[in-house]
Amino acid sequence: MIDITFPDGSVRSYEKGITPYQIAEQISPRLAGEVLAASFNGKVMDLELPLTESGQLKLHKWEDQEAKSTFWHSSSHLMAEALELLYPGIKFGIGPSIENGFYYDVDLGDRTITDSDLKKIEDKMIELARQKQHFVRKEVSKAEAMDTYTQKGDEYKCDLIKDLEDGTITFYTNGSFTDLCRGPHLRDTSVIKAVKLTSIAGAYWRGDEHNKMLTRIYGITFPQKKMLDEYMTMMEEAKKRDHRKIGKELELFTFSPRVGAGLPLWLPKGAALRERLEMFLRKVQKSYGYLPVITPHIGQKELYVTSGHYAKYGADSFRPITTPQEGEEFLLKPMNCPHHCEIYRSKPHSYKDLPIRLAEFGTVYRYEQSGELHGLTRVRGFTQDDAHIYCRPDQLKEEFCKVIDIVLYIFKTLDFDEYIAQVSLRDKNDRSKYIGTDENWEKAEQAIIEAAQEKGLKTIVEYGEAAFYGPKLDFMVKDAIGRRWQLGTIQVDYNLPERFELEYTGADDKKYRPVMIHRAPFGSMERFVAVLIEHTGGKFPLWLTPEQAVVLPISEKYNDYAKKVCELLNNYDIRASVDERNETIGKKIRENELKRIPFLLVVGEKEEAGGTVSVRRQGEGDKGSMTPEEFAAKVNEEVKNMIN
RNA sequence: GCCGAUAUAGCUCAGUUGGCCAGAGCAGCUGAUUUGUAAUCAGCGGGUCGUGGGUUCGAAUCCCUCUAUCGGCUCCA
Repeated sequence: MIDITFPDGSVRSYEKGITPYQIAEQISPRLAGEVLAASFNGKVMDLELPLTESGQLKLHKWEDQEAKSTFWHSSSHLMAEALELLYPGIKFGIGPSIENGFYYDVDLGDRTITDSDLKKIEDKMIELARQKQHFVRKEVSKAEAMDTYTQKGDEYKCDLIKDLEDGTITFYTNGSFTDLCRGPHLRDTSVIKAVKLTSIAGAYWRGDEHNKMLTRIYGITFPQKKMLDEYMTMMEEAKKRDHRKIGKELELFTFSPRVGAGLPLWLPKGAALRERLEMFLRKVQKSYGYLPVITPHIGQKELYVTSGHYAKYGADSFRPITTPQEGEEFLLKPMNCPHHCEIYRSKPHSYKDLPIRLAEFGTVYRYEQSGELHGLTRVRGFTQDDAHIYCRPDQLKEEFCKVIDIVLYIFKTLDFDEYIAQVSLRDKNDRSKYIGTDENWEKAEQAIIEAAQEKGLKTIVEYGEAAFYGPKLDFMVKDAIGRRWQLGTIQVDYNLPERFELEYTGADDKKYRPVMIHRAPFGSMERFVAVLIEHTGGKFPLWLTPEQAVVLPISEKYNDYAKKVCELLNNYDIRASVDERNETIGKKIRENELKRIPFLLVVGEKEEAGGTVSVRRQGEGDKGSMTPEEFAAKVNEEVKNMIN
């Protein structure tokens, strides 16, 4: 007998060799019908694998992420089976579950498939799912596994098997399809009721651009048709929040092919929004002792040779600008740090001066490959809310923590509550990508880990994500459809101070090297605004929005009164305008509601006579009337509460 | 850069298998109306059908080039 502990703490004894599915059946037939996967001692497993020892068991229904990932992983096998039947002879790469659904990478040989083929594949999947195919697990030796796929002529699977350890290899078979797979899987395919293949894309084998590009087919499945419909509706709703769409609608920014791809043009309203964000951060930074500086948009090539950026990125950057006579070479500034280092060098520093915090909203230009450009989130010209802190080693942790405070304050003020703090460290194996000594790297990595701990940040660690000169703490936020973007970043750097030979004089009159922190709480103004748009759906917080109120005269007869009200509001620092157009009040309301202006102030005969405005809040309707002064006080009070 | 797709008026979109001057709604302009909480009515103007080639008696429609955009991959100082 074995003792099984359930999540509620209860313990029951079962025959050794019982499966999680049998346990579910014993608890209730209903549970057995709904259970999709199980975790034993924290590890997800097949429902029909015998339990041979005592331990903790959790049975997963659809609501659990473990159930979903098992469901989707099995769905990818189902799709693979459909593909193999429809396109005999194709080869398979990998087919995992992902955050929302699954994909499978396949080598179609000479064939291509297009969106119009997806329906056919979906239909085949449904047909196969209905056959209630069991997922059968089989342990195989490495030689046997290799043999199977050598015979099949699938070099991708052979490539995978090569790296596996003998004795740990399993195959799973559903219907006519057998796959090299660690599992776990569903019991059978019958629970897969709704299938949607969402897109076709290219993906390099093993994520290496030197390898062959395979065809990746993305899909998502559900245990109920209704869930798929809900998912599709949700995705469509999310697409309405796309910053590119809202940016156009609200006239925030635009692109011109004549100016160039990836070079955003900020329209007046977008510029107003961005400027307010900038003012907000400037104020915060001032209180933290930052010193604003300004540096030019180009710098001599030598500057970047010194920093190491030229060796690392020179070949993949915009080409140098040369002078006509002397043949000097300049680069468009791709980052601000070298310039700031030269500012630090412009005079000698005492240990008493540190930390020195140089801040600049610095516009930089980077050559991004054409396929990588994406709205405002990935552009070729952008402005970093950059700053570099030069401090003594003993000040490092405190300074780092203060930067975390700034980032968290900003996220809190803007209601970004679902961020991921990612500690980005060096690649564990390949160290050739980085400059500097191991000793300095270890110090820097340690500083970040400690500071994050001290601030109680919940972090995830990613290896290979560090900058080439140092590790980072990155703050990632999702966009409307769940893509993750890096916004804030804080980096510890022992290397550039060395390369630029930065120094300060210590109390003992000896020369020491400062440590440098690179940081940008927004990341870039462009990307931050993009994510802000997607989070708010264009309904910006009152303190930030370009237009806070618009006065709507009932007819042209009341335009003069409306202008008087508007002027008064402007005097109270409220960003208001008058909709003077000769349109019906209904139309003016509709259009200004769609522009997401927080307050609409209707004025007509009544209001003019009583010296009031009739207040309507965006999305909430009529709020009654008050004097413009009362309204102004209310707005200003609300704004004050938001940014303090 | 790579894989796949898309590109028609300022915006959102129609345009059957290639066939007369390329359409609609919104926006714009003009006029009427002077409006009470999500679209007042009428008239008018506006398009090298992304670019450059080609096939054809004839191309928005078929083929190729390039550019931009979209979904991914790779990259992201």
